[in-house]
Amino acid sequence: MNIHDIAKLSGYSAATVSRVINNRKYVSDDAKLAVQKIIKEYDYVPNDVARDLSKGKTHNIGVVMPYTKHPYYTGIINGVMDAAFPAGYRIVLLPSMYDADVEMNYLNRLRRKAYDAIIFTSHGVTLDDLLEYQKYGSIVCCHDPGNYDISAAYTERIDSYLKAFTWAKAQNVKKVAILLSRNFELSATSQLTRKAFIKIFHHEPLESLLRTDVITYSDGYRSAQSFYKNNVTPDLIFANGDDVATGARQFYLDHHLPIPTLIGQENQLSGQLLNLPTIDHNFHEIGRLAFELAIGDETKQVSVASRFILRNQNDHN
Amino acid sequence: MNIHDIAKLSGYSAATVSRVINNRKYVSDDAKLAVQKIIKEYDYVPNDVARDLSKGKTHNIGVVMPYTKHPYYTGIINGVMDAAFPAGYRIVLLPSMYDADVEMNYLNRLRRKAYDAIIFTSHGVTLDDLLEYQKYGSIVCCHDPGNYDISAAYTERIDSYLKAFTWAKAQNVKKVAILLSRNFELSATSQLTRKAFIKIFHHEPLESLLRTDVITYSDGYRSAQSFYKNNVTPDLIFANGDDVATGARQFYLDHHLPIPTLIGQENQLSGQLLNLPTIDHNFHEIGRLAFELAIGDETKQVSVASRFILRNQNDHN
DNA sequence: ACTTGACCTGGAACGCGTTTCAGAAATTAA
DNA sequence: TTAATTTCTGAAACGCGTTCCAGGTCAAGT
Repeated sequence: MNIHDIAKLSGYSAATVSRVINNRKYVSDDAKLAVQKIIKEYDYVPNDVARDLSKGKTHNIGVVMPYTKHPYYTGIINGVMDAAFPAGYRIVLLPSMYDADVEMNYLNRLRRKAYDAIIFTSHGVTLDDLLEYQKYGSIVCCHDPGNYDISAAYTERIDSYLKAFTWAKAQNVKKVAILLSRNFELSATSQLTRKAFIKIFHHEPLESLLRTDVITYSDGYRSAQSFYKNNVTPDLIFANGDDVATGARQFYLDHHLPIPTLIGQENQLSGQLLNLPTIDHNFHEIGRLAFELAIGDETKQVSVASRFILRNQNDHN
Repeated sequence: MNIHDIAKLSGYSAATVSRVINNRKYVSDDAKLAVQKIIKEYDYVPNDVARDLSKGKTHNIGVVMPYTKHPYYTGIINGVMDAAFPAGYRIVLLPSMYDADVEMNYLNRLRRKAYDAIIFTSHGVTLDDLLEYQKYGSIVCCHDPGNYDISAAYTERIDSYLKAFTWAKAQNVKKVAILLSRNFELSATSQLTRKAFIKIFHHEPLESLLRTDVITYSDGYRSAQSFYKNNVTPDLIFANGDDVATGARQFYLDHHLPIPTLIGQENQLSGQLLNLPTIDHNFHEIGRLAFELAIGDETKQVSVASRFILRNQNDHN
């Protein structure tokens, strides 16, 4: 049962049926009634895929996310979803594990018109790749693209990083551990953390106090464990998430060791519970903005400042 | 640039080009080479939407989720995603807020071939509706569908509920508060909680100790607050999530009141941190199974038992 | 030598809705 | 009463890839 069948049955043409369905002007009441009657009688619904094909638009937005459990990505996705839903767009989840081939495949799906736009919460492919594929559809990334002409919605982190390290320095900490998702070469965010650190502490982060590929509570725990095994005892752990910081804390607790000062990120529940200082990067808002850019047609960059939230980890309960 | 253009340029027909692209048999080496040359030269990629249209398949699975932040839904979605990704399927997020109209719209999109299948992590529409729409595509729900012939992947909860309440009773608690997402009429899961409660305590849950629409940490906090305002002091709070239990706990803590015994659910980080007894419903596995059912063609039900995890909330740190 | 079957290839139909364009009919304006 | 609009309507083309079927070639089997 397709639009042509309905046309035949109602005695009008497919064009007229289409007009009725999309209730457009230039249809007589007679025609409208007759067509609606047949549509109802045969319980006809138009085929979305065919519609997408002829309109050249799918109302699908792909969201590439390296990891599925990381609060960064899920936070952004919630923001995207909350904006996309009322606008009649749906979001398609595209896990990538930072695999450039997989991400390339998604970019090609953009070319193939499977999505109207793609939002990269983070990416393994290069900015040059993104630039190159921009001609096939709207592409938005979620970090500062520098001087690349690529749409981006991102968090302006430097101020809160500086604030956090400044506060840390005032606590008179010496040995600062830094836990990151990705290393300095791969991640602009990590690079930013490094820069802020250097600005405040006037030296490079110590290799021995650096850990990458840290994402979860367990990773935090393991990081602390590895510090312990290597006989390094940080007096501050700057973690990339409250859950991570909490995991590290747990290691020291379990082994009856003094707990270093902790700074988390993402303003997660664990941080609230333990009253850890944290940095809120406003991911929900970033998601919202990324969506707006995705459906808009200008290439532009928007940013939101993140916020250092000072709490005292010693007076939690 | 479409397949017909490539056909013309290569001197072969669209049919042959299609065969080359999908590398099927019955294409001469000459033809293959000539076509591939043109494809490369013009950097042609086929249009996915057109392909979907003619194949009648999108490789998209819709996942309906009432709330976007609830661990139940996100857990299932992660399971679906982890299974869908290697199988070449993508998942489309469909938020519903339990709105039957919205969900109906999604079901109609299934009819319209926008998705190959829909997984309802939970639903506001009736099982009769699902039954009715099954003829338009695979539909999977995530709770026990009773004697409805609908595919389902769900958690068998009754045993662990009984275990939890049995343990609770052994703690000699009298006033049991129950925090739920949805009320008994609306939710089969809530109903199950009620049944288990009655079986162990031999009476209906007390109205005054019942709260619904409780989902987050803050909701848990507010629930405890409302008990306090109404002068009811539960000695056990059976929450629908560890975060919720944690929220309730926080209220008592903040007001220097004795903390009731807590039982959480979902085995969340907060519960681990505070060493709360919890019930793990294996949502990840449910998601995986739901996906298998979604792409399979038989209608069947599979279940996984949930697990009561006993921990002692008093010896946390 | 003759049948059989595997191998190639392309025209045309199919999946299905939208849109353009041209022509006809009915109003309104002048 | 013309001229100029506006309203309807449908045929056909379009978006684009897939597949069926018919027709032809060529090597293997008897």
